[in-house]
Amino acid sequence: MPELPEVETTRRHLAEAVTGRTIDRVTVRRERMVRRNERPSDLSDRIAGRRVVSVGRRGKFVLAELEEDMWWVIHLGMSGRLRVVGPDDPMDVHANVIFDIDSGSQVRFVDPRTFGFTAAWTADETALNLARIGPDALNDPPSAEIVMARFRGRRAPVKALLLDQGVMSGLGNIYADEVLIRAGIHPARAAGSLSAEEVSMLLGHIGPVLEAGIQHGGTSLDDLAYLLPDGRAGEYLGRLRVYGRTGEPCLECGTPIERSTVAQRSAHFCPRCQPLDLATRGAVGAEGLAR
DNA sequence: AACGATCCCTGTTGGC
DNA sequence: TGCCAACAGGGATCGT
Repeated sequence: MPELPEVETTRRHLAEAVTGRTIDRVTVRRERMVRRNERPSDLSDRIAGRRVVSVGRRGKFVLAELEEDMWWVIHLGMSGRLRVVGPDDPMDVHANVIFDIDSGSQVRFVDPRTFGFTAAWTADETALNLARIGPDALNDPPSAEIVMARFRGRRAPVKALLLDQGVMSGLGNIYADEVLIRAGIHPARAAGSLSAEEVSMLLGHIGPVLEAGIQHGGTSLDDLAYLLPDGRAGEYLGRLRVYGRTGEPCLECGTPIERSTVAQRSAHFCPRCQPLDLATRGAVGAEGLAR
């Protein structure tokens, strides 16, 4: 599913296709995909005919700046992806929103599960809508001091706070697990129980993991829809140390990777490299205890 | 305020 | 073999 590396890969492809170009036409085939605009038709009304100045990103949001105080915003959600194709390309079943570019190519927002969305916001609306999104985990990571302050006193599992886009934005379920194994920290550890040293180590692994993800074009899981906009599969899958490797040996110590539920999400970890001291375990729901 | 639970949605999967 | 419930998860929202 798209997390920061997948969104960044998508951003780069989109930038290539639309920077300096004008969006001629917007076709909304599923209105649910347009959100946080007053009405679905606002998307076309606000975007069509405008030129794209630049394509940026914050966390998992793609933010394209258009002329005349307008931002074209895309969030891929869980199963969303962009396809950049020629107009004669066979239409995708789940191409929910289609953007015709003056270059002749089409940008298609394909999203079977429709957890993603797209919108057109003014700068003020964008600021409002992103007010609770924290700094980008890769380009603007918060300092250890800031993160320590956010963790202090919190009984929630550290993984829950890594997934909290308000602390920093970009990590999702896969990369959160991948950062935690590298830091040797159990996902269910209470965030407030981490030492300053552990927080520093944790933060130190975030950049390199995300960079490696981008380097390999992101992670394409067998059963999920994420593909690069040119149709290629991301190849970070083969470099995952814990995610999706339940029962397989830890690459560090050989202990079978375990899986449990933490913060209502699957969590993968090595019980030996990421010990969970009962005294430091975070809040665990009934679901977590049952497993 | 903090945190857990639930919902949205649909392609895939696993169990019977 | 075939059917169907369970599952996957980012984020909003609601209840405690």
